[in-house]
Amino acid sequence: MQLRRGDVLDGAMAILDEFGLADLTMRRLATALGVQPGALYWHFPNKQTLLGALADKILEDVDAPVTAPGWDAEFTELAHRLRTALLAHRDGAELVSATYASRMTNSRVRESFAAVGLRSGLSREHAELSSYSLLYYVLGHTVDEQSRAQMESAGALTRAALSPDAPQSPIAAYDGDLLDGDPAVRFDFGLSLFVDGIRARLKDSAHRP
Amino acid sequence: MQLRRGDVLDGAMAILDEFGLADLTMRRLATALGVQPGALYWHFPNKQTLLGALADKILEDVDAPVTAPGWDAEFTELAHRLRTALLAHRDGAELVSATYASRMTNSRVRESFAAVGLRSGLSREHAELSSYSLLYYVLGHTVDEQSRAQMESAGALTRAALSPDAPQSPIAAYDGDLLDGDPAVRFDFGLSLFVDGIRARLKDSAHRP
DNA sequence: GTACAAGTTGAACGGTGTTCACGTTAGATC
DNA sequence: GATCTAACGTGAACACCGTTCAACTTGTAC
Repeated sequence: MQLRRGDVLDGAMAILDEFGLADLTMRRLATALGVQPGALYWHFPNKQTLLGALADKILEDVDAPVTAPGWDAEFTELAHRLRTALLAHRDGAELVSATYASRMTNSRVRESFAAVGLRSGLSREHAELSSYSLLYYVLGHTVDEQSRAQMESAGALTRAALSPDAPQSPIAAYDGDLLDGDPAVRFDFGLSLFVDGIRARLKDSAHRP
Repeated sequence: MQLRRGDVLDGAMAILDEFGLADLTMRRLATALGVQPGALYWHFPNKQTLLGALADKILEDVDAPVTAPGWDAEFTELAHRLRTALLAHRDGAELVSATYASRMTNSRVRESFAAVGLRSGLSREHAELSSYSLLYYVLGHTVDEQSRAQMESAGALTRAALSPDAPQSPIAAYDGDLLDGDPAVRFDFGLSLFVDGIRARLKDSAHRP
């Protein structure tokens, strides 16, 4: 029984979800697929490309047409969809962020942001620039949020296993209770900052055309 | 002649600047210092910690007291200082970003952002949340900017060495001329989006107190 | 000049991504 | 249904990586 490209991708996603990005090695993937490591290199030229394809799979549904009414709601819907997609897989945000940095993705999510900016009335250049800003924010926030959540749950497990009544989590102690709130609410705050910034820019160019 | 912690850091910075983060390995650093790899582990418990110290060194001067008049100018000055510090070393943005994600830095730059937010009139919670948003933006933008710049110069070198009159850079061809402008201007646009967003929030809470 | 701490060595351990000549398997063609 | 060709896998190696540790040397203080 031979492998197809899709099987390799499915196996990689399974390892990612169960063990995380650090444990997603070519050897481990090969073993899980019942194959030698070298076999993977027939389907993908290198690991980076494989991770790129994996990132694209994570971002698959983000590009669907946006339905919310009004450009600000469109931005919000798109940003939420992106965040949700990243959080749906262990280390998803980190993987996509790294992949985006190395330009190994085919996702058009940034272009979708730019399209919304264009519809809002921004100039082409400002729409493009805004899309980058928004993307940086969403990726940065979600990488941070996800790594904190995973630290937390790992810490909780370790604490439960080693000493049932250990002191507070070092993260919580260090950062105060600032990070206790709903991460989605925290996300929305930063998002509204950028949306309000865009709104200000639109008003500005309307008053001085 | 024995090493001190500072010598190791200086050697690491030299390798970073000349060969980049990917080539900054413990073996290479040891060789450059005329020492065996194991010797480094007397000064630093592991590589991650060393990179954290390196990141802190890059961010050394960013925390200096801010002199610009007005909270918006304070944000701008601080953001510019951060970007400049990151760009001052090869792969500086990537290093700091990764270090920040793994919480291995002692820099207080995010707290400085939060302090400006507080001075602007934001609530404690909003000031903190804003500081994260701004940090995500600056890091994301600068990582992207720096990696593009380094790709460009590497591409230019390769092009010059291999074929003197090859076609245009694939990046430029792909992204249009959108990325041709001054990166600092592009940076300022996203920054102004953020600052305007804060301004809107301040007006809003002033009207409805 | 001795004692103790600071710093280094040399060699190994268990990994990593990647390559490649050579074998095998599957699907279309005659 | 035999044959051929392209797709696919093997096995073993290459050149690295971060990290550990007992043994040894070096520097400093008394």
